[in-house]
Amino acid sequence: MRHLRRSELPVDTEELAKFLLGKQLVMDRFGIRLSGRIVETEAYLIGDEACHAFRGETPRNGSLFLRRGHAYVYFIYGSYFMMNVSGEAAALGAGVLIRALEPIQGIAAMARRRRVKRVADLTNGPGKLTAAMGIDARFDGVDLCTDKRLWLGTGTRAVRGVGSSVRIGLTRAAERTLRFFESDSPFVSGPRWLNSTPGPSPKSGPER
DNA sequence: CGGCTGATGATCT
DNA sequence: GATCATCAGCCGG
Repeated sequence: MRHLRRSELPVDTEELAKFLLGKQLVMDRFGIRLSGRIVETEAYLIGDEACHAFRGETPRNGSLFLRRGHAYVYFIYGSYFMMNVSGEAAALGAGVLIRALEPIQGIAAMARRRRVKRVADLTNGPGKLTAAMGIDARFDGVDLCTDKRLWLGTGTRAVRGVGSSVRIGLTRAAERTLRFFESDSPFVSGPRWLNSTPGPSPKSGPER
């Protein structure tokens, strides 16, 4: 596996959200490699009320305004870190939230950082995966295409199918279908009805 | 399984 | 002072 090159990343944030499925997020520290296959993402776009960059640049969200491929890591709900990949040209402000991973390497080390029993619960949520991999505010602004500790790696096997739904946990712009996930992955977050793909029927997108 | 709730602290108004 | 891109545990069916 090698680093993803910036030139490989789609220039459009929504395309990036889909592109990142099946790629790997890697943490190399203390001689140990933690890695996971990205199975769920959400796009936060230019002009999107739910995007942290919507109201302009502040000390907190500055990393969203770095050119695509940089980490935007922020702290929320008093306990959790969330990680995004910036998605546009410099100064624009958009990104992709990494919502779930399929643990690949360093599973024992990740389990040690998490107070949870089943491997399936290790990284199936945005706050869970950062805890499992030790991603915190120190990694805010890191260039994921060049960094030696935290980086994006090429995919291993192909993505079988991609499902989509509304984004999770939002109040503003809650109706937009900008969440993407590997349809048959058991490592995706959220309730099952959000994760089901209707299949080859007239409708597209989940019910409700 | 789905639904609800308390915890917890930075950020911005 | 309200809000928040969450989580784990608990409860009922």
